[in-house]
Amino acid sequence: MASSTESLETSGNSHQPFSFATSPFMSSLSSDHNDPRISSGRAFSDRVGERVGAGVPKFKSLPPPSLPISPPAPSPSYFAIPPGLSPAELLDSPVLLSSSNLLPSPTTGTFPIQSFNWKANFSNYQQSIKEEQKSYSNFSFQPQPKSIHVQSSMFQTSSAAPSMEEPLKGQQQRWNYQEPSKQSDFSAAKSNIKAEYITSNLVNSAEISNSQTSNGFQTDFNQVPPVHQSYREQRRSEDGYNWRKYGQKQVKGSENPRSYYKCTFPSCPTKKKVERSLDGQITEIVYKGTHNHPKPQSTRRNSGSSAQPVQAAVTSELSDHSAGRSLIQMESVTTPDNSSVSLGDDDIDQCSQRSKSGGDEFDEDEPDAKRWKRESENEGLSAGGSRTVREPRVVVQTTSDIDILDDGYRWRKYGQKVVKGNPNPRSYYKCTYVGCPVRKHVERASHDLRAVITTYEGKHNHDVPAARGSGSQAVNRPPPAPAPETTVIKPSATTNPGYPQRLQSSDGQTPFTLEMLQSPAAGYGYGAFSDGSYLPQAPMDENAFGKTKEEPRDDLFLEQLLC
DNA sequence: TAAATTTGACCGGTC
DNA sequence: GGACCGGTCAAATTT
Repeated sequence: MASSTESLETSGNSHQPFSFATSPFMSSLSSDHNDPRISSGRAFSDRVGERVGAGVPKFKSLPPPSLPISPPAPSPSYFAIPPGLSPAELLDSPVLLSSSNLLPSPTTGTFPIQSFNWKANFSNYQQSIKEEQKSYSNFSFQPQPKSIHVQSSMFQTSSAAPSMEEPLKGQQQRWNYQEPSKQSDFSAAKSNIKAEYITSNLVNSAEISNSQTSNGFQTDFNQVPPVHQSYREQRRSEDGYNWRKYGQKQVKGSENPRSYYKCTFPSCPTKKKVERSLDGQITEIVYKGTHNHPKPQSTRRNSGSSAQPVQAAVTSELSDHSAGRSLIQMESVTTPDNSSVSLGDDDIDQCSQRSKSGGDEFDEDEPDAKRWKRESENEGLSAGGSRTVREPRVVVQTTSDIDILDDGYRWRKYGQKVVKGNPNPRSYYKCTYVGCPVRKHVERASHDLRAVITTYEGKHNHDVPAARGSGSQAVNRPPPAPAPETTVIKPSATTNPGYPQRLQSSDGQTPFTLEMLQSPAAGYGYGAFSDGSYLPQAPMDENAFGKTKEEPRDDLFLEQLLC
């Protein structure tokens, strides 16, 4: 559900430690699948998949070559690049997956090109399997002599197989911030990736043991029973966390079923949805929310690999459609040994905003599939506790006669629905300005028909339209500003949704908020917001305060720190 | 028998 | 206003 009200319920997220330690190294690079700036539209994770595929047993190298992530995932994958490195440089870097830079597997010595010819190299494959098994069994081929300390997360493998996430994260950490010994670290990372990748592949292969029959290959592969067992265990927690499946659905436009998982850790809000192709391969993973706990210890991964960091990181770039810019939500969960770093969206945003000249245009026709990202953006904000809050604001305003559309902007109604818990219909409106992403829905409170609950989503990217009728309504409205996504409606229409002012209803009464309604003990805490609006997730959040009125300065502050 | 998974129903958002 | 869609719930089923 993308309703803003739901996003208000996510305040239970933990506040992860915040540090600027790594942020100066970050600039973001969106690799939306439509973004030509990223390797011609191919996700980094895909490229990793190809690269890593070098050491993967050939049985996994069934076409398409970009395994294990079958077709390019519709959802974007993201990563950030350190300053001083251009995307092009990164793409040519050893850690990326240019075929020209393919390295032999540390365990098999095979090159990825072989993976595209598994049939011809099947005997080699069998040999490789054995060696890979040996390597995996004790996890001893860790080239890096030093332990890995997590500094940050740098990219998301939204389309990557889960088992790739961890090693990839480790990898990205390294080439994120580390200085000199990049090359060796890359190699080390590659080894880790490989190990995990193999595991992943075997898991998938095991899972599809009955479905993959082409080329008579499956029969041979199934003759590796020890592998099956160990990987079946991994299946439970491919990314180190424990998940409970709570739903599965066939989504339109895809023949692949989508599974919905929740993190089983108590009160952890994290969810993920996984799409698998018919042959069992994961085609897409989308994470939502942030783990509020360390990654569970896993005995499986500990064997013979003390240096293996039990760390998980998910970086998801979230389209801040309202601002036409990208955000990066970062999550880093480590074992208690490691430092835990969580950077909020804005931490990156400030830099990424500049790095992305022109910014990403908001997709007006945001598919539902992206809603999770949008929602997780909101959740991430509150969870991090270290960033300004962008949640849509809900304002409950009491008035006897409010023209709910008269806020100076022009709206087109596109829907109406009676939602549960409120017999009054909820109107859905879009701003009619071309390209403007702002939406709002309005409903009257069930408890008091005079109370109008308006929820804005997005931020106007244009000035207030010329006044209608009397031509006086646009007067005194400031131009659009990089202000909160949501704002409030005033009867007097003097509030600019893009630049909230202190709200005052027509009768001079300061509007009350949901919180006020629901928790009188909370007091009229709207003082936290200069505009009197209600920011449900963190009503007293200092960042929220800054966002409403001091945002420009707040952003500047972050910008100075981060860039 | 408890835990995990499956699956149909329900709900909110959008067209 | 109704249909459609994706996400979630929760009872039933399986492990």
